Amino acid sequence: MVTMADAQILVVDDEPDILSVLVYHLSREGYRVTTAVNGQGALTTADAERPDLIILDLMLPGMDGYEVLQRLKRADRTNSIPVILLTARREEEERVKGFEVGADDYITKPFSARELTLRVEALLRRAKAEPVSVSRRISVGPVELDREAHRAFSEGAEVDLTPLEYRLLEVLLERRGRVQSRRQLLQAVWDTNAAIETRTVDMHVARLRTKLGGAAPLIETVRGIGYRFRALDK
Amino acid sequence: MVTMADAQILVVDDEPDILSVLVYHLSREGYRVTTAVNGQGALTTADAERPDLIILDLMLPGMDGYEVLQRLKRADRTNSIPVILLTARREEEERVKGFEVGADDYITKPFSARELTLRVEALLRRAKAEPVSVSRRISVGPVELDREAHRAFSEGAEVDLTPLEYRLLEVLLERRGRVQSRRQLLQAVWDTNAAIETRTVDMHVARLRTKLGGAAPLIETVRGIGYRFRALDK
DNA sequence: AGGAAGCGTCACGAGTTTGTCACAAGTTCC
DNA sequence: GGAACTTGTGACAAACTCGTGACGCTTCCT
Repeated sequence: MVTMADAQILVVDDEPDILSVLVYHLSREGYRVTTAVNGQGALTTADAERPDLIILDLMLPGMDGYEVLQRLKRADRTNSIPVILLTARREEEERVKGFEVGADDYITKPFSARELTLRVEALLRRAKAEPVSVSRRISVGPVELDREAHRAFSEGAEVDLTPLEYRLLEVLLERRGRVQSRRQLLQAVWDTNAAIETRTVDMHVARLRTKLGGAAPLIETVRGIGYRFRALDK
Repeated sequence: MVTMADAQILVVDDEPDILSVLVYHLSREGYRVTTAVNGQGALTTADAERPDLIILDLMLPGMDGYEVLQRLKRADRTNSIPVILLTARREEEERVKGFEVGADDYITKPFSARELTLRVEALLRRAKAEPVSVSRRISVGPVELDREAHRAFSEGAEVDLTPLEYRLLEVLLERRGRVQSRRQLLQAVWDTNAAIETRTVDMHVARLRTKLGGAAPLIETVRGIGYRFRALDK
């Protein structure tokens, strides 16, 4: 079993038993492990230590897991730290909610050591494979973004975008190929948990589509879920 | 005969004779065996010890086998612990009811030691082969699911699925090789215990079949029980 | 063989989701 | 202060989804 060299993992759980089991297994696999027993501590530690991965129990005293997750994702716009949710039961609703808020994976208690390490590795591997590219330019298919100049191009020609449209496009490009729920987009584009109708996202997607033009629909609708930028890479 | 290393099995039966026969055979095969003589004990032990497999007699004093099974499956939504039912006669009705509630296999008394160990091994092998994974991609035979992109493929070509069809396929793939009763599918796909005719499941299975195409029937009908995705693995 | 039950498929209508328009409120810039 | 622009929302039509009844075929049982 290959361990990602030297990765640091933050484990957040208020139950000592579970916490120690997690720490034990992860340490044995060679990871550096930090712990937190509540939401506040989790946020502080995440901020201070920049771990490579966070394992987060949904049931926490005080600030609950979802809120921690939301704040994490908000404070860390690049989405660079993957989060695995830990939950008591596989409630479909919880799973959906978790992914909506930006979880990367999901483990149901009780879990086996094998299951745990498999997922941890999978996420670390993926994170490594996609270094958070804050590159100057993003280009996907006919669309191009120059972040330094803050300009967008479609088929070579410059497209005049409003600030909001620009950010929406940026987010979609960064996560190209992956469905983004309306809620996810709202969170990523409209900083705060703005009290905004999810339908508004549709409006802006529509505007973006028109401005980007092109025959093929670059921004695809995934009915019942959200939107996805076509992943015709470079 | 290869034994799954170190697996733990919980045997639930109130008849001392049968219990000891079971314990004897299983121990001889190298399994760790725990026992319970009634429903309440079974649930407690299952919860505390997390066995890898449960062998459950249907005839129990007090809480009967079905109820134990139901509670087990309810407490453990991942379906991670396989259950073999033990019953006196091969009543068709019992068999159906057992599968409906989520049993994974079925042994009729009297049984041979060989039959017992064969089934135990089969189930343990399968459980090991499918760590309950929320992996990014599932691929079974010609069918593939990309959960991040929320796309489905059959023989390489993308298949356009409705949200419901997608979830149905997802569930069938996750539990590939295992029969799923209509009721189980309803519960897994239609979040709530929606008041929906079980026949409706047939309709959607039919639609899925058409969309997935292919010569071989990927989704098999198990008459009187439900459906099963063929387990032609990787 | 005959009947019953299970299953596959068709067609249709109610309900939901999405694209688009129009417009008002807010902002920016001169 | 006013014009141009941005952005959120309600409204509505079009597209799509999905549950159900109906009907005929197959399978099973006696």
